[in-house]
Amino acid sequence: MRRAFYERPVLEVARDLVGCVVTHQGCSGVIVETEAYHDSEPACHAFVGLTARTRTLFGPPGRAYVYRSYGVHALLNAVCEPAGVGAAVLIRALEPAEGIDLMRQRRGVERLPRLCSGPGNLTQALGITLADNDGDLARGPVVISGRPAAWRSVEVAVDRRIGITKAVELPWRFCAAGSRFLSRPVRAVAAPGAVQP
DNA sequence: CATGGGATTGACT
DNA sequence: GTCAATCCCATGC
Repeated sequence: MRRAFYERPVLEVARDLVGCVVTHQGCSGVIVETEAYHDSEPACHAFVGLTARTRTLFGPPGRAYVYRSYGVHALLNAVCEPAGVGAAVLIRALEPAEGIDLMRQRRGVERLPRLCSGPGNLTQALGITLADNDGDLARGPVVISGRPAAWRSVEVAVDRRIGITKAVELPWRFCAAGSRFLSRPVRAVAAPGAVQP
C-alpha cells in the first residue's frame, strides 16, 4: 500500500485496512481487527506531544510504529495522516494465511483462531519486534498489501476500543463482521456519524 | 535520578 | 473473575 493510502483520516484508514494483508519474512495474515488512535484524544500515545517515543507517530504516514506494551509485548501500528499529525492504526488480529507452521512454533499454540488473535499475539507469530519500528510498510521488512479478491467487499463492524482507560467511549474499533479470528467478539454495531477526531 | 503506569497475555481461582 | 510478568518512557523532584 502506498503512502497516499495512509495520508488520510485515521478512521478511514482503520476501516479500509480490514481485509488487507500483513506480511513479515514469509508469514502473513489478513487483518480482521483494527483500532484508530489520534493525538486529539488521551488514549493515543501522541496525546502528550512530540517526544522520543512518539517521533514515529508524528512522522510520515505509511511507516510502522512498533512499541512495547506492559514490558512484554510488541504492538504493531500503521502511522496515518500527514506528517506532523500523531495518528496510527493498531493492528489487533489477523486471520493466518502463510507460514502457519512457523507461527505455531513461535506461539506454542496449535489452534488457528488463537494464533494471531490479539495485538501481542500477532507480532509474536509473525516475528515482528521493536527493531521494525519506523520501517516503511510498502517496502518492508513488515509489509501491508491490499485486499485479496475474496476480501474486496468485507463487511466491517464497529465497536469501542479494548484495554484502554481513557476515551473509552469512542467507537474506533473495526472488525471483519463474523470473523472467528478476533481478539474479542464485537459488542456494538456501526453507528453512522460516529465522533470524528 | 526515582517512580509509576500502560493500546496485553496466560495462568490460576 | 483476579493477577503477575517485565520494560520503556513521561513526569517530577
